[in-house]
Amino acid sequence: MRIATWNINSLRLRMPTLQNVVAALKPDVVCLQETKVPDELFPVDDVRALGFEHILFAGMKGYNGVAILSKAPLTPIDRRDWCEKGDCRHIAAILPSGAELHNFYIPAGGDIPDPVLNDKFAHKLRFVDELADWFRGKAQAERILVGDLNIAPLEEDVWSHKQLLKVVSHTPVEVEKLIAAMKAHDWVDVLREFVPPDQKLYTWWSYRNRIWPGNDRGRRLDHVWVTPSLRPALAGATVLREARGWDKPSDHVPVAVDFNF
DNA sequence: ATGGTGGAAGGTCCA
Repeated sequence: MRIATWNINSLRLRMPTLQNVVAALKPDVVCLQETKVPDELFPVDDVRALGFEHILFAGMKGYNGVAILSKAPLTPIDRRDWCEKGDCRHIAAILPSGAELHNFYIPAGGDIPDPVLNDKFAHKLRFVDELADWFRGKAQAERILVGDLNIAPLEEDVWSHKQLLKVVSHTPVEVEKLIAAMKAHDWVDVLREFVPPDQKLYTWWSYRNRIWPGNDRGRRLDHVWVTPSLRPALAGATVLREARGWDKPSDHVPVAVDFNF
């Protein structure tokens, strides 16, 4: 089974690109973030035409929004209202294998890396703390967590560790919280199981950098985590880097992970 | 040090 995750930055605008992503990766499940479409306008028929009969979505007008597209049936489970904002940043399901799949869109956090001066950064930190607490309280099970976590935890997850230490996405406070959230449920960082931590690995390149991939100033903001019992089932990981160079790209590229089930 | 681009809107806000 291949599970892909992608911050699509508008599902309706990028439906043709989604078709190309599906053709390139042939995923069984696609988790999307930033669908930017209210539920009543979700393009169910277009998604079914791509081969995904089973669709879960939680969207709102203008911002945020998450969805799970699947070829096989999904059993919806406990969505929750993170930070009491009702803002469509999480959706979850049980896969046919029995594994739980959680799709997250963590707040980007604004520009100023200070929770006192910047409410958006405070929200981001609170969200990551809540994520840690929620899974810490759960019994171990076969679980997969994917999504745009908007944090690049390792030095080689950014183009310049030193230059990004004060840039939201790579500041010590959010990195520490993300690592604490991983430890709270023994999450395994799947991409780093396949690409060693001393090698650069990015999934996002800013729209504000016109010369992609010239200077390759990327960050690894998109992640796939699994609980330890799923580690033996891991069969591979792919970052579809080329998608950043396609026509009308998202600023994030799709990431796919293969499982032996 | 600054501003750079893109999306949803049809103001600006968000990233």
